[in-house]
Formats: sequence, C-alpha cells, structure tokens
Amino acid sequence: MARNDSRERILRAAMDAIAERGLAHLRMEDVGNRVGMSPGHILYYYRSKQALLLETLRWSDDLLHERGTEELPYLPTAEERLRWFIDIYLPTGPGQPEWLLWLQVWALGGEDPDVAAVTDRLNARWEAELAGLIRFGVGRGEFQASAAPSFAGEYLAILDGLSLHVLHDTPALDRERAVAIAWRIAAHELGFRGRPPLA
Amino acid sequence: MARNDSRERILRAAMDAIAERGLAHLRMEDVGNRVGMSPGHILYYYRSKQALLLETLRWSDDLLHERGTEELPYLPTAEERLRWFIDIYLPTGPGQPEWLLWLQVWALGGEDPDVAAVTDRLNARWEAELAGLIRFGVGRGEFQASAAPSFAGEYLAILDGLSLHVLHDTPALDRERAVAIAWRIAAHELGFRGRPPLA
Amino acid sequence: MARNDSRERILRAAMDAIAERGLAHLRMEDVGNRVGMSPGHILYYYRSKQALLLETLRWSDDLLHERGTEELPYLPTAEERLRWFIDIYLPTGPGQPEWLLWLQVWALGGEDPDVAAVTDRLNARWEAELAGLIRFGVGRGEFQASAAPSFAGEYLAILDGLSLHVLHDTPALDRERAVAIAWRIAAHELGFRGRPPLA
Amino acid sequence: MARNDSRERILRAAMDAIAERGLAHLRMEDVGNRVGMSPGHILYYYRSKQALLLETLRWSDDLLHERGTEELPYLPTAEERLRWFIDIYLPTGPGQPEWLLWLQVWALGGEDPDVAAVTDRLNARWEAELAGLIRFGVGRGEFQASAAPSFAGEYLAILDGLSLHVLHDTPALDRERAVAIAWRIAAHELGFRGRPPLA
DNA sequence: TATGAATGAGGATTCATTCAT
DNA sequence: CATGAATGAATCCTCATTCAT
Repeated sequence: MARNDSRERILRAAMDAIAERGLAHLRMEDVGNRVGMSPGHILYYYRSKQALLLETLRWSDDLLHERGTEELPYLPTAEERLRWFIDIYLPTGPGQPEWLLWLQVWALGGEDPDVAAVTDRLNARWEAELAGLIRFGVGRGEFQASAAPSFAGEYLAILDGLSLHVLHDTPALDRERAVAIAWRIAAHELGFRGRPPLA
Repeated sequence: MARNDSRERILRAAMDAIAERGLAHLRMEDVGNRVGMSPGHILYYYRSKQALLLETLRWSDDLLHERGTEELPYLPTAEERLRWFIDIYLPTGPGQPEWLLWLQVWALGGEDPDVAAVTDRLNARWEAELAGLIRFGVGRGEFQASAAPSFAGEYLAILDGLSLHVLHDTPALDRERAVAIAWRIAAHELGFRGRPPLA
Repeated sequence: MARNDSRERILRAAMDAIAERGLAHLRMEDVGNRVGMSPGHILYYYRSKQALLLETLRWSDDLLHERGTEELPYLPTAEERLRWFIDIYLPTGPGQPEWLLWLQVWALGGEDPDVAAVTDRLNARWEAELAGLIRFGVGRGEFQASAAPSFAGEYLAILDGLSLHVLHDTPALDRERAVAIAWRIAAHELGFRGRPPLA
Repeated sequence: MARNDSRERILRAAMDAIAERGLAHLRMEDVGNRVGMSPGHILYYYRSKQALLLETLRWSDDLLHERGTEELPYLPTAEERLRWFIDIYLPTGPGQPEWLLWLQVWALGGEDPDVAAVTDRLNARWEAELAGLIRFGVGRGEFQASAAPSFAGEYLAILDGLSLHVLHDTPALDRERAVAIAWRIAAHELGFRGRPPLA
C-alpha cells in the first residue's frame, strides 16, 4: 500500500512539475522536491526519467478517461452524453496540466516508439468512446442515420485544435467559445438541434 | 551579402535539424554540421541558441506566409483563394519541418514571453489573411453575408487540429482527408457549394 | 548454525557474482539476488562491501587450499604430490571463479594494506606447502639434493604466469599445455624423470 | 600539433593517475587535474572514459614496444637480443605504471570485446617479436635447432608470472631475481650457455 | 570570418549504507 | 532475521558559451 501510494504521489508531482516548468526543463529534482524525496529515490520507483514520464502520461489519461466515462452510461440521451464528452475532453483552461503534458509529449516524442505506443493508445481510447456514443445516438434516432462512426476521428481532431488554443490562452478562443464551436459543428454534422451547452 | 547569405543558410539548417532531431534534442553542433561551421561560429551570427531558435521560427513562417500569400491576390474567386489557403496551411505530410517547429515551439514555449510574442504574431497574421479572404468572399457574394470575419479564428483552430494529426501520421487522418474535412466545414459555415479540392 | 550457514552461502554467492560480473562491477544487489536476500541484509552479516570481499577471498582460498592439501600427505611419492599440487593450483579452465577473484584482487588491491595482508597470507601458505613438498622429495631422493626450497617461490611465479593465460583463454596455452609446461620445468629444475601428468 | 600534443599529455596523465589511484578508482577528474584541464574537456579529446583507457593502453604498449624493439636489430647476437628482450619486458620495479595498467585491464576487462581486442593485439606483438628472435638464434646456431618458435608463447607466460611478482613487490622475488630466473630457464630451454645478464 | 580549445554548470544515474518496522 | 524505503555522495557525460588566435 505504502509503495503504491508513493508511486502515485510521484506521478501527481511529476505532472504538476511539468505544468509548472515545462516538460523540456523538468528535472528529477523538481519531482523529488514536491514529494519530499531525493531525486535518486524517485529512480527507485521508476527506472528512468523517460519511464516516469511515460507512466505519468498513462496515469493522467487513465484518470481523466475513467472519471469522464464512468458517468457517461448514466446519462439518458446521446445529446447529454455528447455535451458531457466535450466538457471533459476540452481543457478546463489555459495551462491545464494533463493537456499540457499530452501536448508536449505529442510534440516532442514523435520519433520514440515507446512514446508513440502510449499516445496511440490514448487516442484510440477516446475515439472508441466517441464512436460508441455516436452509434448510441444514431440508434436512438437522435443523430441522423447517416452519421458515420468514422466521424469520431475527425471530430476529435477538431477538438484537439480547439484545445490547443484554449490551452495557449488565445484571447478570442477561450474555453467557452471552444465549447460553443464544438457543439455547433457536432449539431450540424450529426444533424440534431439541441440546446447548446452552458459552458 | 555574404553575411546575410550565411545567416539564412543557418536558419534553414536549424529548421532541418529540428525536423530531424526534435527541438528538445537540438544541439548547436547539429546546426553547425549542416552548414559546415563550427558550433561556436554559429554564435557569431546569432547571439544565443534561444535567439537562433526564435529567428528560425520567424523566418520560417515569413517564408511560408509570403510564398503562400503572394499568389493569393491573383486568384479571381474567393473559393479558389480558400482552396489555396487550406493547401498551404495544412502540412504537406507527416513531419513537415516548418509545422513541426511551430508545434514544438508552441508546446514548449508557453512560459517565455519572447516566444509567445513570436507565436502570437504568426497566428495574428494568418488570421488577418483569412479574415480578409472571407470579407472578399462575402463582398463578391460567394460566401453568405452572415459569415463573420471572426470565423477566421475558429477555422484556424480547426485547421490546427487537423494539422496536428496529419503531422503525427494518424492513419485515418492523412492530408487528403484533412483537406476534405476542412473544405466541407468551410462550405457549410460559409454557405457555398463549390467543387471540393483535388488534394 | 543457521547464521553460519547464511554467512557461507553469501560468500559463495559473492564469489560466483564476481566471476560473472567482475570484481569492479560487483554490486551488493548481485550478491543479494543469488541468496534471495535484500542487499541491505547482506550488510547485516558483513559490515561493508569491502569486508565481504576480503572475507570472500580468504574463505575461497581456505577452501581451495584445504581441499588440495588434505589429500597430499596420503600420496606416497614426491612426484605424485607435485603432480597433485600442479593440478589443484592451476585454474581448471578459463574463468574459474576462485582464480579470477584472486587475480582481480591482486591487480586492484595493490594499495590497500588490508588487501595486501590477505593476498600475502595466501601466497605464503602455498609457498610453504610447496617448499615442504620439495624438502620431502629431496629427503626421499626423488629430487636432486641441490633443489633449494627457495625454488618454491619462483616456481609459484611460473605457475601464476601459466595460470594467467589459462584463465584468459589464450588459445595456444590452455590448461593441458600449461600442465605439461609446468611439469617439464619442474622435472628439469628438480632433476627427476617421471611420467608427465595426464592432464 | 597542439592537439596531438594535448592528446598525448592526456594519455600520460591517465597512465600516471592509474598507477597512483588504481584503474578501478580512476576518475576523469584525476586525469584532468594532472594536465590542468577540466574533466569535461578530457572528453573533448576522448569520447568516453572507456575510450581513453583503451587508447592509453595501446599507446603505452606502443611506446614500450617501439622503444624496445628499435634497438633490437642492432644487437649482433641472439643472446644479446634475448637479454635485451627480458630487460624491457619485465617491469622495472614494483608499481611500474605500464605494467600495472596492463595487468588491471587484463584482470578487469575479460568480458568486453573491445578490451580483449587490444590486449590480444599486445600479446600477439610481443610473441611475434620473441618468435622472430628465436628463429634468429636458431639460424645463427646460438640456440639449439630443436628450439621451436612455439616456445615464445610459453616463455612469455613465464615472464608474465615473474612480472606479476616483481610488480607486487613479493619480497623474495624482485626484478633482479626475476631476470636471473628468466635467463636460466631460457638458457636451458634454448640450449645455450651465455653469461647471465647483470640485471 | 572562422576555428577549435577550454570551461563549467547541469543533470541523470548508480549504489553502498542506514534505519524504521 | 529480514525487508524495503530512503538517502546522498560520486561521477560520467552533454552542451552552450567564451575566447585567443
């Protein structure tokens, strides 16, 4: 227990440290300071810096994904589910640690196969979730019958683009507007007319 | 002249090096090797690594932007101009140096005000260009009258999202599909019905 | 008893680990792994790594020496005793743990007085044994009367040189040839004419 | 020139440092201190610690070998040549840096193929030299006709054993005695009767 | 302009050793 | 007896940057 506890505290510390210092400037010591451990001891729990980073990414997304999707089945309509999906997918605001981590890993780790494996897994999971949601909506007659599950991939790309700007604090494209845009596009592409989300 | 020549050769070398090794792993030596200079001598032309990087970013976008937009006024219709805009904005394929550089700077340089200044300038320029294009289309009656220039910002966000995936070589979202998606969204949002781009 | 048992298992493990990883790369963990103990617990039995190493060396040579020399008095002739001596002194083949340990300690531990004390003791013991053997042979008339016990020291040096090569797997100087050379030199220096050892 | 000069000064410093601190405890800083360079700068000349060590070994032996063998052809008789060979092969005394280095590399680097490649080369060269010397002696009628060049290998092993003890300062086996023993064995095995070397 | 020698800060990693449990 | 968490020293190596030539 104690061990798993420490391991998780380290992951959270790593994420915070990345959000604050940036992935490129992260030192093992930054992580250690936050959990009151020596940098050497972090390596006792995670073999290497790279291993820690990958684990952090995986853990962070697991957390986000679980937190988001465990609620989903309890929402009755596809529209509500979609609203919820957009809500948890888009960053809460500029500099959200989880998103920042994800973006930085994506931008930096293009070459490394280990890194690619993790990012691919994350993408695939979100896409599968969204594709299921669309099928659900089509099945219930909420979304137009022609809405293809393949739409999930391109819609996620759009969300990614919006996220990029929310994250970067583009003045004219804050979270609220991003949500509105996302919703409008979905409404048109999936052919429904629901009330837009409040935020 | 010779001096300016060297300076530009260095910028190109820097960009290529970043595309190959990644921004985070770039060494002055990588740049030096490509232009046949000692790493120390690069610093004769550019005060510091950071300065070189910023300059590279600026130069790279100037180049792209000029190359793209100098053609624009010669295209007669707004539709053709938009098609052209999408064409030059989206990455040519996975790993395009200019885009990679931009993305990495964006992901990494959130904190630094110098960096932010450059990225903001880039964004603003593309947005202004696109906004002008939309006004042109509305004026000519090609785009629906309600099309707001403010659409430029959100449309760029969408293009960024698509670019992210083209760049990352997401299997189901290559450049061709990205272009198609971008076109479809524009057609709907701007209310025109033109033939889709060929690639 | 259990305690002594553990202590000895650790010594053997240390020797094996050295043979496999080399003295310079030996970690407490390597030893611990072999006996199923935590590295920290090894230090419960032996104060420090250095102490363990010294103990290992001493134990290893005690073992070898006892095993070899307890048989010696039962052999009737000096020649047979010499043959036996050569047999147990030379390494059994490339990479024999005991010899490797000894050589490495010799090569590395020149400075340290603690180390020197142990290696000197080893040398002295073997030399005394051999000197006794020579006296025995001279007394029995097998070896020529002029054979000085001081020959023991130089003969051991020769055996060491041969051992070095057997240990190092010098192609043209394997154990078999080393034995033959050792025997030939002894025969000449001690002035006897016995049948050479079989291997 | 300056560069080669520095490179060689480093090699010498490395050898001295090894002789003083022992191969196992050698730090790049020890080498740096001796030549008045930062440890990092040593790595500018030699890629890695391992590379420096290997180079040092090679250089040290080249030096010794050249210095020894360039004189050889000017000596008229095989006996004189052999005397000379023994003289330069055996360590000058306890702790001779070159020999210490060689021994330590031999003892430690059994596994590594790079290391083995260098030690093998050294061995082969000395053996070839000695074999040539023997052929010369046989040709001149100084050494008995039956003296096989293959004797070179075993004789070197014997010299190695004697060297081990000279190096280690075994009280009863100093350089003088080692030379005498080496000479006596050679005289018998090669069948000549020359005056023994003076030391 | 151009080089290459030189530095020094910085950071990951390894590992013996300690100690509470 | 035994573990495993925790430390901290040690050290290699990388790299931007400076500077004499």
